[in-house]
Amino acid sequence: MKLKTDSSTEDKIKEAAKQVFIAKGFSGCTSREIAKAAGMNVALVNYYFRSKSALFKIIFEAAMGDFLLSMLEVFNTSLPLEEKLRNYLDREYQFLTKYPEIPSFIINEMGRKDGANIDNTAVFKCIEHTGIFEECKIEQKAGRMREIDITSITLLMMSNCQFPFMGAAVIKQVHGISDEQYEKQLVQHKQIVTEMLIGYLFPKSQTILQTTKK
Amino acid sequence: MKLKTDSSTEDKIKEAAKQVFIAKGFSGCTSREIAKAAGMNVALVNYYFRSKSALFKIIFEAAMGDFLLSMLEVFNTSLPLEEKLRNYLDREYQFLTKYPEIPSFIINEMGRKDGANIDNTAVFKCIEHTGIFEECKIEQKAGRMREIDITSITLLMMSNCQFPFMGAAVIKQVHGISDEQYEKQLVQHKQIVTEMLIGYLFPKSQTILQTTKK
DNA sequence: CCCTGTTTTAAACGCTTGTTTAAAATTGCT
DNA sequence: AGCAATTTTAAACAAGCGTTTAAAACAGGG
Repeated sequence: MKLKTDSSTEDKIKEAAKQVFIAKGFSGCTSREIAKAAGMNVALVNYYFRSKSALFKIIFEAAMGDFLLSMLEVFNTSLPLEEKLRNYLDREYQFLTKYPEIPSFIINEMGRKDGANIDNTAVFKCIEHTGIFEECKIEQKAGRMREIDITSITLLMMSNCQFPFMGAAVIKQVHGISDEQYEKQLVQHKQIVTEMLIGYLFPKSQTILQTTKK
Repeated sequence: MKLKTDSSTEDKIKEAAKQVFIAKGFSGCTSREIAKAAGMNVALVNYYFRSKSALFKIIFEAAMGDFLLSMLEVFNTSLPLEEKLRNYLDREYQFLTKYPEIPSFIINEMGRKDGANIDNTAVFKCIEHTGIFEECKIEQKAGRMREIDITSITLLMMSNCQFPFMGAAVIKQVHGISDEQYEKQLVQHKQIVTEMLIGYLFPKSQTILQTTKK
């Protein structure tokens, strides 16, 4: 009896599934397509992973993990908040340059309306667990950060990181630019976003805080 | 012979198809599902629209049209640029509150990797045709607008409008808030986004322009 | 009231889907 | 080498897919 096989087969399937699922979504691809991408039989996919759904769950949760990892690493440092956010923006653009399809993948599959939804409440708990939200509130009370809702801070950060990658195809068509041009554009855009967000969230000097709080 | 029928059948199918396609995507639903949603036979769907793909094309292009309409209406006015952008943000949040799934729908289906892609170059040409991009360049040359790339301006506007709707499910889970709470959040967020973007793009007083231009 | 064209239906088409089966190939061990 | 467990294969399964067919139901004008 073999206890620990080469495992390259199982891994090859996982690797292929990751590529195919992320590129086309759960309902946009077939089991046979994944098998072919891994260079093997359909039955093997179900031999190692019980079903298409079971395999998908593994891939999806791994993607979520990857996505959260860099975020958590930044938030768990002991730098001042402004530096943390700067680092977050930097790391996020780095990550998304490498895996530009992951946000679309996560958002689409989370919003899938076919009853086969995966529960992620536990996954997101660990963001709150870093204490980043509390840190924001402290800085806000101290008058060093603009007093806007924490949810809006999250929205500002995520919008300006993720959309440029999710909506790449649209933007490229609107402005008629090539893939290479857009890649350069994103490098520039990261700087703009950082400058704008940090400037807005941490207004130096006499700027009025509490602008939108009632 | 009947020249102009009630037409309610054709319209009912289109209405049902719109709902189903936008909610689940092209590959996420079936012809029979659309037929059932419209309360009729599968064959009828293909009697009025030749195929699932043909029906999809109609729905997709209508969604694109709806999406662009409010944008064009704003851009074709003769208000000063800053007012135009304020109006754009307002109208866009209004539109997206009503049809929150359209951006995801457009972005996903545009990026679909199965060779059945719809060409939209013509559609996007009409944005450029409003002269909004030229107007930005004029304002930049006159020193009234921050000198950043036009593509980045588009990115900033679209990111902060569309992501809050596309990523709603994620944000709600991260902060554990309800649908109603999030709806209120979005009203507040629109104000924040407007203030931040206008403040950044049209820096009053002594602020240094040309910050990221080399 | 039948006749012509249109709209709707039920049933079938061939094909692909996810999944299972059972036999073949491979492996590790003694 | 021989045996038992594991891995891989080809083939089949029912179910569902998009699409087509042919007949039924319906409409209005003579």
